Amino acid sequence: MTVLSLPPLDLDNAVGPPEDDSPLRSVSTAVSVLDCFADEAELGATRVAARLGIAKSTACRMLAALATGGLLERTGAGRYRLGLRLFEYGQLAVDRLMLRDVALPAMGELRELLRETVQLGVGVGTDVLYVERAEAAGMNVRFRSEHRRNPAHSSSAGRVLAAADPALITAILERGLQRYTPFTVVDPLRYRQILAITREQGYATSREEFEPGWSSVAAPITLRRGGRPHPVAALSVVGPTSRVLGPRKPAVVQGVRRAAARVSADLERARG
Amino acid sequence: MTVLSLPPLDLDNAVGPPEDDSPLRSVSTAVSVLDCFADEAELGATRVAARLGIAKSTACRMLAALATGGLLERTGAGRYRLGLRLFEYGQLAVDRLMLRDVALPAMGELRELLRETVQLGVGVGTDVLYVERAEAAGMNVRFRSEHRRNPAHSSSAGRVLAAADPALITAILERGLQRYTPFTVVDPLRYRQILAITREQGYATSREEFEPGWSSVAAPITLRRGGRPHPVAALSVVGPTSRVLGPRKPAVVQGVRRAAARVSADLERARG
DNA sequence: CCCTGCCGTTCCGGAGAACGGAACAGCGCT
DNA sequence: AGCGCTGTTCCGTTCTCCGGAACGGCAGGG
Repeated sequence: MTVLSLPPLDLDNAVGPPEDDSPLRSVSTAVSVLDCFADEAELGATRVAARLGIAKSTACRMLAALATGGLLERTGAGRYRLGLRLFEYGQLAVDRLMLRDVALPAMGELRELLRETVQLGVGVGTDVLYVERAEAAGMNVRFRSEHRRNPAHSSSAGRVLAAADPALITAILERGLQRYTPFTVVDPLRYRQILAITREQGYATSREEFEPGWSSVAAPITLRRGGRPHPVAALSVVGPTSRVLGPRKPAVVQGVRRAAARVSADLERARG
Repeated sequence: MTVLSLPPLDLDNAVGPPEDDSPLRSVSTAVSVLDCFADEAELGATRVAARLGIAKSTACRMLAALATGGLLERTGAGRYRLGLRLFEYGQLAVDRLMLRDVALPAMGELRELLRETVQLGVGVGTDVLYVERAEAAGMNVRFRSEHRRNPAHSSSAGRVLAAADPALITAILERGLQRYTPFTVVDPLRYRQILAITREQGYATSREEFEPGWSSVAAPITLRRGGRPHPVAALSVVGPTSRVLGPRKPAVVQGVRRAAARVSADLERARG
């Protein structure tokens, strides 16, 4: 059972016009309508229509249909928001990854060992989506939904995933290495270099490349597929730079690698 | 902003034929296709077509369209499963409820106080969906996705939600009081009686009515809407019957009520 | 080895549905 | 009251989507 997913979807967060090349146009536009709600919590028919370049009446029908399906909910007068049925489906989706259950104990122990936040990330397109997180004490307030997804090029988790996946590398480079901080690696050559080092070392780091002051260390969770191990997810430790890349760096690296190796072994044992 | 949702969708878990009465037929069938994946983790076109009573080709197109939209993922050869994009949307949906953030601290404290599992449930149709859960120590293995949703009539959380909502009561009774254990209340008169007591007391209990050996106590989280407080969610404590309905029952009841009242106040203060 | 089920996918024509535009209705504001 | 803004409904035309059948792979068994 494969765990890594590479749908050929364009992750333009600038919600584009309804995708055209696929069959089932109304279904495609329905998904585009859902996409509109990624940016804004509540929307009406007019705004949706304007964003997608469709008629207002069409948008209204779409919203109504999605609402009767439970994917959206009405909030009073003609405004809609994402429905709780999506929560249900989403939980089913990650539960069935069975990756989360296997990784949870190791994540808890790693958090106790290092006293830092531990994340479990999987690849979604050219992004990393964190499906589980064990927060360090006192971090309850940090990390909200806006930290649930990262561009792969600027995170350590994204690097261990990309290191063994040439197709993903080209996709990331095509998308462009956007700069988030002064430390973000934006030079393709340097990026490839870093991936080579990642391959060699078996782990990756990111030093304040996505958010100033915050760094991370990641190791791949692998699954034997057709002979050789293939990374399907990443375990990463994130915290203030001085705490994860300072004097404790060797301990952090060793801890992450061991935990990831353990999860890999458990996953291998439990795979169906 | 309303939090309780009452979409008129039929929650027949026997996935019915594609719903007909709504506009946008293909969108409706697409949602029905998603529903198929609530029961089974992986499906192919043939099974989906058989379940929904549609042509195989139609099912194939639906699956392909949903996959390009990211709501489904392909797993190898023509089989599909729920996609991680659903997880993302689902997280957004509950994050925006802002109920969860407000309730989380109180849930943690209540768990420490009682050393039992604390749940935050909202109404979805005639079911209760638990959007957050603070597990008692040593309970990590219990509660999986199959415990994320309960019929409202047999749970304490469902009772505090229904007690103040006549429309919900009739919907629950129309759906029928299904028996799960020898203790499940299945008599409509007795059920109404219990709801009356719930209204009077301000909390509800369920004694092994859904799963033998497990009972729960719930109190409503309310929000002032148009003058009088209206329950929008429920806080419940669940555990072995002897621990939550035995000698400690007064402490449990008091703890749940206080925590729910605190969440209500916080929600009132933070409501937009 | 070839054949035969089975599955997913593609092709095609007709029928029906969805689209867009315009008109209607409710609401807040000036 | 008038106006501008919403969301919703109605209608005719067009184009999309549906179902059936044919195609291509794959596996198992004769």
